[in-house]
Order: sequence, then C-alpha cells, then structure tokens
Amino acid sequence: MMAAGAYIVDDDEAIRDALIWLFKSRKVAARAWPSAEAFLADWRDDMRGCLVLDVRMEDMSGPELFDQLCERKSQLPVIFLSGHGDIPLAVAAVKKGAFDFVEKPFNDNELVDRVIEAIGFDASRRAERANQATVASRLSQLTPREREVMERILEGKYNKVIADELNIAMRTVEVHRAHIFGKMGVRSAVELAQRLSGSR
Amino acid sequence: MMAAGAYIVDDDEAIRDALIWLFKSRKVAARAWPSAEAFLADWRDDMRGCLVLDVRMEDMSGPELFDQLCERKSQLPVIFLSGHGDIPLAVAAVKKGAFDFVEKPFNDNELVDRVIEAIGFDASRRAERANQATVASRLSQLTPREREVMERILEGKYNKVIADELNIAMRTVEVHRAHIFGKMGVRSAVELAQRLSGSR
DNA sequence: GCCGCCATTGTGGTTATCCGCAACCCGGCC
DNA sequence: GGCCGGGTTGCGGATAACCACAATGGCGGC
Repeated sequence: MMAAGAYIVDDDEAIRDALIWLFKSRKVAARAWPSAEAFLADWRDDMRGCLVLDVRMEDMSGPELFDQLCERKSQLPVIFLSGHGDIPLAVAAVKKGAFDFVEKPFNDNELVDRVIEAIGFDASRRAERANQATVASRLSQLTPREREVMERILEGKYNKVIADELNIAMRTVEVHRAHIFGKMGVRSAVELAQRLSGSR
Repeated sequence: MMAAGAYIVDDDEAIRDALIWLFKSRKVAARAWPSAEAFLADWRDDMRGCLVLDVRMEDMSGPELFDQLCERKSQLPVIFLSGHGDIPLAVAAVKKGAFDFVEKPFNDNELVDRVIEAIGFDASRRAERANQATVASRLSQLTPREREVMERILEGKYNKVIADELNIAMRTVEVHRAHIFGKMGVRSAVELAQRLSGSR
C-alpha cells in the first residue's frame, strides 16, 4: 500500500512529466502511466488518492477507462483533463460520478487544489466505508434474537418493556443486552446509538 | 405553499406548453414562466419541487438565473435543458451544484424521471433541514453548563464521572440531565444521541 | 452421546438513574 | 428590596441497570 497521491494517465510524455513535477512541487505524491491499458494492468483497489485522466488518448480513452474502473468497483475519485472538443465526453463522465474535470489549458494551482481536495475526499470516504464495514461485520455476529432486543434498546425502551414485548424474562433481556454490547464493542446504549447512526 | 412540482422557465411558449402537458400527464404538478425575470419575481423560498430551466433565453440566461437563485439561498434543485452549443455553460452550472442537465432533443420520459427524482431529493433535503433546524433551536435553549453536561452524557459517561470532571455534586448533574432531556424533547440518552447524530 | 451455541430463567447484591421536596448563593432587573 | 433564572446541593426513596453464579432445554455437528 503506497501513500495517497495522484495517479496520472496521459499518452503525452511531456504532460506526464510536467504533471508529476507540478504535483511533487506541492508535496503531492504522483505516479504516471502512458496509457489506460497500462494503468488498468497495475490498478489495485487499495490505491488511495485520485486519478488524473486525459480524456483523449490512443486506444482506450479516459472515459472508457473510467467505465472500466467503475465496473471493477473502483472508488478512486477521477479528475478529467479535457480539451474543448472533449467536453461532451467529460460531461457524460461527470454525470456518471467523476469527481470533476478541468479544461485545458488549465491553471496549475487550481488543478493541484482540486487534486488535493479529491485526495481528501477519497480518504474520508474510505474511512467512512471502513467504519461501516466494521459495524456491519459486528452486526452480522448478532443472533436474530439479539437483533430484536437491540432494536428496542435503540428505541430507548426499558428492559422491562422489552421483556414484555418479547414475552421473556427481564433477566434474559439483560443477558442479551450484555451480549450485544460485547459483540458491538460498546459500553453503553448511547455509544451503540452513535455508532449505528453514524453509519446509516 | 403550493404542492411540490416542476417550475418551468423557457422563453418558447410551445415548449412551455409541451412541458406542462408532459408533466401533468405523469401527475407532476407544473407551472411555467416565460422568462428568468418573471420567475425571479415570483420566486419564494418555500417553493418545493424542482426547477426546469432553459439554458439559452432572452435577457437573463438559465445559468444566470441559477446564480441569482444561489445568491438568494434557494435550495431548489435545478435541471437545465441545453442545446449542444450550450453545454459548456450548463456544465459550469453543474459544477456549481445544479442537479442535472439534459441535452436537447431530450427523451420525454427520461426528463420526467429526472424531474421526479429531483422533486424527491428536494423533499428529503427539506425534511432534513427542518429536522436540523429543530435540533439547532433546541440546542440553543441549553445553558452553557447544560451543554458541558450533555457532551459528557453523549460520551456515555456515568453521572458520577461527569460530576467529578466538572467538580460538582452528582445531584447537580442529575438536575442538568433532566433539564437537557426536557429542552431537547427526548426521554433518554439514547434518543438524545440519535437525534443529534441524525443531524450532524 | 458429548460439545458448543443459543435462548431462557432465577437469586441476590451492587451500582446508577430518576425525582420530589427543600434549600442556598449570585447576578440582573424593576 | 423583591423577583427570577441559573447553578448548586442534600436527603430519601422508587426504579432500573448491571453482574456473578448457577441452571435448564433445544438443536446441530463430530
């Protein structure tokens, strides 16, 4: 797993070099590929940061690469570099969820700003997903009965009320409650409520 | 306050009539204005639904109207109708937060689908805002001391611990706690946590 | 048949929460 | 000075939560 950075795909070597230099001058890690195919071969889901993609390239275009990555469930935010003629293509990509696109010729600083923004977006989204995955994994460890009890705990009901609703003894509810807290890794109903609503 | 619907702004009467007919045939309330200025004069913040806006119009263009509405804090989602030549303009609007744009000539059903989606988006966002406003208003009624106590309640701490941290008696914490629940309109710490994290 | 997991329940005791009643101090306001 | 809101505290009791120890019954797998 490398550090988060900019992944550049452009078939023009001069532009690749210029972009790498530009990003590194702003302390943004950068690496470049000369074609969509080359990038796709190296692509891994744990690449963190943001993709900077030329729209018009030999063989596979930027938007085509974007489609391929979407099919592979890539979460990497994508910023397109588009010439005037390419705008309709880039626009279609934006409607499909691309992070942004900048028209050539672009302002260096603005591009880097957008890239940094995208890298931050990626980081927070990954953190969010990781948290959701943890919660989901813990939820899956609960037994059906425990889930029933948890629902009612989250409605702020007393153990006694829950016991009545489920036609079981209060003691049983207490046991379930302890199991739920243990499995969910929390120490109180308040923490439980926060952890769950934070990932809904 | 009228029902949620489509607000059409287009300087071509034939298109206005066609759109109104189209929307009404799908049970979507619709009303049209012949110019951006006319709409702006009638605009009110409680208009619910979605704005359908021609990009190219006499005097004030669609994107210009959008900018005006943004300045007036309009939350109305906007769908642009754009000809091929207008795409760069519409694109700029999308980057500023427009809901979507469809290129002319458009597919009737797809347009209505998008409009319905935007109306739903508006409804849920308004509900969300209303809830946040309620919570914010209730939070503002808390005294500084109560806020300190609430923070700690939300960390799942025992009244005893809170008392120690604030160097006050447990009884005082209990009193604050009761005040907090009363002012926030909840009956338990769990509800409090949910209401707050639901609006963060 | 034995083991493990799940659900269930009881006893008894500790700790927390929740509240009514009562009271004191302080600062701002009429 | 009197009133009021905010913060503070004590007492005592009702209620709920938490927990260790202990135990039963069902069900699926080895």
